[in-house]
Amino acid sequence: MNQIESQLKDLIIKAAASAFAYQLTDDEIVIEIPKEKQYGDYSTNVAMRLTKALHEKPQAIAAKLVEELVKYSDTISSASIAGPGFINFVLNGDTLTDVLRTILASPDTYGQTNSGKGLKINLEYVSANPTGDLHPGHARGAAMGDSVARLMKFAGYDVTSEYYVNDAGNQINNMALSLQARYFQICGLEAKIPEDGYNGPDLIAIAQRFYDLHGTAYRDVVSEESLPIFRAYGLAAEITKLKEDLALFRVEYDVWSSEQSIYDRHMVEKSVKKLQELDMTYEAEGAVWLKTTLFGDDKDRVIIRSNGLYTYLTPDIAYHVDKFERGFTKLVDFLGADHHGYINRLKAAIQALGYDKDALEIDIIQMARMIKDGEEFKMSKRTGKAVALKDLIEEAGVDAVRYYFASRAADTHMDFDLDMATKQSNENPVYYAQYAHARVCSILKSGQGYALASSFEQLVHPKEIDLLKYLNEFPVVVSDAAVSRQPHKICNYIQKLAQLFHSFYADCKVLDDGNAELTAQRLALVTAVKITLKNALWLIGVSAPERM
RNA sequence: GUCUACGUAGCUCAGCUGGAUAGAGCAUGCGCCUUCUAAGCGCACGGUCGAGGGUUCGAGUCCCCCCGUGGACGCCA
Repeated sequence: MNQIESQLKDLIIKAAASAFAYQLTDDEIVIEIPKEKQYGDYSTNVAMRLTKALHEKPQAIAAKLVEELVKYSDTISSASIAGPGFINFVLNGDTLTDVLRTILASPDTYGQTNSGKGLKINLEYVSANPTGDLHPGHARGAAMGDSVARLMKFAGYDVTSEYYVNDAGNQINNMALSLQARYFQICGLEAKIPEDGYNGPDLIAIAQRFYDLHGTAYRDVVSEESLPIFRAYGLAAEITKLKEDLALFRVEYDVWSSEQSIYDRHMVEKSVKKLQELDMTYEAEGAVWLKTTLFGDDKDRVIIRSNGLYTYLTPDIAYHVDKFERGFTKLVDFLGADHHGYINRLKAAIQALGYDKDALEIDIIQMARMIKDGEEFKMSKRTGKAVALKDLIEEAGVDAVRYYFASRAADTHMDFDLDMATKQSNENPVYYAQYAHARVCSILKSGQGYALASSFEQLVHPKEIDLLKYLNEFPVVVSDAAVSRQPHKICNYIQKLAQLFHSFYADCKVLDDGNAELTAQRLALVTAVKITLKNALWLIGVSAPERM
């Protein structure tokens, strides 16, 4: 909630109380900036929303509210009725410029709110298997997840970001076998990558490092005996590489969780046992099934196969229990759309264990189709046919890639044109926003001799008013983006703020030798723009360059 | 076939719990640098919001049904 909106809401609540003896709440009032400037600085549709409760026509309600509202002339310079019953406000200058004092007083925290109320949240994203390089398809999840983590921290949540490493399943054996085969090949032996193995170039590099370390020491050892060595070595190498690539992408996790450690701590047996005690399981066809249909799943799911092994679901259930036991009140998972069918069974399992249905929220991130030479480029870790995230970053730059992925809502099917991305063209709007920041920096550098103003009565140009209003919006946008976990709202904000600044720049000269006071006031304004842009860019992991 | 998302300008996408004449970038066309960065500004062009019904003061937004696209439908992970 920004200062202006909460002020206006308070006034509307008071006005409704004295005009109708009706007690409004904050949630019932929507304040917005009208698209058309002729409708004033801010507007509300509250009169229309009250028609049912008050049994009067919206215009009549609006008229009575306005009668009350105009009394608060220290905030509102005018209030009027328009169209079907909107109330439009024009504000006093002071009301608008207060935001500059706020921003300049604590630059690093502008935009922070307490919307999250310290709620302890766990946010899991990417969690790709440690069996190959991250590719651009993972980049969307990484960009989304990291941005949402930053957003939630900014909005007052106590959020922990987490990567679940599947280091215990079948796929790790296949990775180890593939690595071993690569090693044998380097040793000059005939060796084939197993059918379910991994053909990626990363394993060749890891095998080479292994060879450099051990030479032919494992060349003549029986495969079964050396496999655990390759397994451990490969796993460590893959995980290190994951961390490095993500760090390169400016993605840092608070916690890396290991599936193996879930097993080692007997979390899996405990969870299964508890499910059995709660009578949530049954045996059939030699397997143990979980009654997920009790909680809306299409069919019951196997948790212990007839060969005695667990399915993927089982340790994952235990892992989520582990998260709850670490004290999180809410778990959020970001999954790719290809895991969509997994949502119901996992949520069902959580409920079977007695947790609240809403304690686990799973957001689906639609897949990004990779386009190369105008055609879809199918990628697969198994065949090794893929572009590594690392290569993409090197060619296109972290800023462009992160902005691109952050700027689209998670539920849109998007195309990622590899050719365009690597061209580093101006088609990516990130440069527009960064340029605005660089321009402000340039002004500030040239205007070093001036002090910033502390009163702002001369900021009355329409372009200045637009900027002031929009600066006021930032905390609302952050809060909204955090609660809805939609970082693209920050991108929209950045784009608009940059546009307002560029437009202001064209019309208003900041450094004016003939008017020191106006210069000082405008310097304060552009400093506030710089701070806000920088904070907004930080939220989506994009740098704010001083010059371009 | 079933489930689940999506379909908005030539292209990529916004559109805040239903609100005023549906927006932006790119592309296209025309203007603007002796003045703080032209990676910029201004103007123009561009739409049956996939089709059809319904709900109400009001629907791109909610409901139903078609059409199209992606994804998922394992005792794989």
